[in-house]
This record gives sequence, C-alpha cells and structure tokens, in this order.
Amino acid sequence: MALAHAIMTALIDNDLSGLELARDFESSLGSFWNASHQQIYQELHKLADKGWLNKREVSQSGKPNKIVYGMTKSGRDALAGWVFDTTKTRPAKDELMIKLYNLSEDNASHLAGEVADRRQEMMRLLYLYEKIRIRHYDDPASLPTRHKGVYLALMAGISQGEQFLAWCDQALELLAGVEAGSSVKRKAKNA
Amino acid sequence: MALAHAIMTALIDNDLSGLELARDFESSLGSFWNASHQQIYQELHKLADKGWLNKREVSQSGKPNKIVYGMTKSGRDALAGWVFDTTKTRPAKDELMIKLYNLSEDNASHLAGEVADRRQEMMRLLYLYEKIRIRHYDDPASLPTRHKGVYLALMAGISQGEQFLAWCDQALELLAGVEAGSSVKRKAKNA
DNA sequence: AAAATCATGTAATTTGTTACATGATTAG
DNA sequence: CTAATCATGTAACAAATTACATGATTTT
Repeated sequence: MALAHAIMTALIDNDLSGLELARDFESSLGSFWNASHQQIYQELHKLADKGWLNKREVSQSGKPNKIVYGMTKSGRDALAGWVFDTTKTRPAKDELMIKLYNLSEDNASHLAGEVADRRQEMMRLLYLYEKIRIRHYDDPASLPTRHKGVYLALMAGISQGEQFLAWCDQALELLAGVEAGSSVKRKAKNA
Repeated sequence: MALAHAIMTALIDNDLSGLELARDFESSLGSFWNASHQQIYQELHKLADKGWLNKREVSQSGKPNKIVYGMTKSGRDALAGWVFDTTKTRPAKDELMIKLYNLSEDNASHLAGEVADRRQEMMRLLYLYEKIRIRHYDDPASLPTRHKGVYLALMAGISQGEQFLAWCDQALELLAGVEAGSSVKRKAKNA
C-alpha cells in the first residue's frame, strides 16, 4: 500500500493532478518511489473512493481540463497512522549488478558503457539535488520539523549518489583494464 | 525476465536446488536481486521447459530428496546474450524515505527506531561482506575476469552500506533533536 | 490538415507476495 | 508421538509494466 501513501505525501502541501503527480515522481519524491501515470490514475480513483482524497476539475487556458486531487482530513489521519506501521524492507533490485557477475572480455566494454550511462544520469540527478539543497535546506537546524525529514531524505539521495559516482569510477577503471587485457590477448593470438 | 537470469547467474559454477537458491539469494546475490522460494520454483520450471536448465533428483542421507538444477549450453548462451541487452533502471523504492517526508514531533522517536533497526541490519550485512572480501577478493588485480565483476558488485554493496551507516548516524542525531525539542515544548505547555 | 503536447484512462500481461498444502526425515 | 527442519509445490491476490485508446488544444 506504499504507493497510496507516497501519493498522499506528495499532496501534503500542494493539490496536484494525476499527470502532475507522475511528473513530480520523476524528480523529488520519485527517487524513493516511482510510478507510471497509469498506476497513479488507478490509485487516485481508489483513494478518492476511500474518502482519503477529494477531487475537483480545473479549467486551464490553452490546455484541456485537469482533475486535481487534495487531501481530506481522514486522508491526513490515515497517512499519519501509516508512519507508525513497521516498514517491510524491500531489497533493492539492480540488474546491472547481476550482469557484472557475468563479466567477460567479450562484454566488458558493453558493461563499461552501461556504467558510464548510469554515472551520467546520477550526475544529472545530483546536480538537481544540490540545487534544491542549497536553495531550501542550507541551514537544516532552522527548518520546521517536517522539513527536517525531507532534508534527511534529500541527504540520503545526495550521499548515496556521491558514493555511486565514486563506485562508477572504480568500476570503469577496472573494466578498462579488462578490455585492455583482452586486446593484448587477441594480439598475442594473432601474432 | 531478470529473475530468470539472476537464477542462472547463481548456477554458473554450482548446481543448486530451489531451496538452496532461495537461501543463496538471502546472502550474496540477494543483495541485488531477491526472490521467495515460491517464485523461484515457478521460474525453475519455466527455465527447465525452455531447455536453459536441466534437472536431476539427488538423494540425500537424512533429508528428503532434492531436485538440483544446472545450466545447459543454450542456457549459458542465453545468459551471455542477455548481458548485452540494455538495462532498464528500476528506481529503488524505500518506504522509510517516504515516511521521513512525514516527520513530526509525534513520530520522530518511532522513525528513529526504524532507522536504528536498519542501521543494525546493515552492520550485520557489512560484516558478512567484509569477511567475503578479505577471504576471496583481497587482491582484485589478480582475479580471473569474471570474478573481477563479482568483486565490483561486492564493492558496490560495501561502499553503499558504509555510506548508509553514515547517513543513519546523521539521521539519528537530527531525529534526537526533534524528540528533545518536542519534550521542551510539552514542558512549556504544561508549565 | 498534420503533428505535438497535455490529459485521462482501459486492458492484458507479467511479476511479486501472501496464504496455504503436502510429504520426508530427524531430533527430542 | 510430536515438533522441527528440509523440500517442493499451488492458489489467490496485489502490484507493476506494457500496450493501446481517446479527446482537447496548440503549433506548424
């Protein structure tokens, strides 16, 4: 039921439409919980049925109407209660690591490419995070309580990301060695 | 289809039964891909049907028979090919971070408890990883190519874990401050 | 008129979880 | 004989992904 609560968390201070939620999930909250617009729309219907969200249609100039959702009192209560539920840890799943278990001279350069792509994507994210941190969370001690929690999540993203960059560099170095080694072997074979 | 390939990866050098695979997933490979025994058994049937795995029944002394699976030539080919498929990044999902977005004076001590639990669990894992690293991967440069990949995955787990420990400490400190602050407020209210 | 973007949705399928079931063997 | 462990499974359900569909509005 975590998607429901992730959506409600995104709606704590702003009312949003389904598509806006989907976009939000791609940036801030989405580092910790991600969902497609299809999934979000369905969940929004369920939450509205339960009475945890209310909806209203909003006309826009130059764009089709959108349906904007907001938290109800019972929704806020449900969210506050959920925080006390014991969290089941879902172990992260990462295909790339499984692929690394299959490293060979043949696939080393392909895997290096995948690592490089991930590194670049993480750089992009970190740049975003840092901008947010400097803009809104420069002095964590002075933040209101709830924002201190958001700050902690942000810091988790930043430090995890920085660690990942360092790992990528280590991986790329080692993988370059494997590629070089394989070309040496090829030369030796052809000689 | 990543579960299928995770299973095959676990079978690269040892033949294993369903339950043995499930246990293996809890330790080494399982840090990057996890599955219950129910899921594993079903996947094993599919993989055997496809001809990617072969099975044989093994009698054990003092235990019921087990069905042991091993890679076939076509399984190894399929696995080798899969490595070249472009990896779709599944963003990690972590409920705890969503909960932190909902930090309040009421739930700060509960969340601190959850962070402390996670910290301890990570310590346990890191202890395991370090033992493996020192025992088998002390000199990465001298490892055979495939094991260099395993080493990289292991290092990803270790450095990610160490980063997480540091974050936990930061989080616990901040959360302690929130709890202390709330008791001060209570005192002021009651005075 | 066609292509692009915004916005909301349905349906089919795959993947993952939870609950339940069964039998073999050993230890107490 | 009972409880515990090992081992394999089935069924029901929930979560997530992929593919497809529709309509409004704006840009070209």
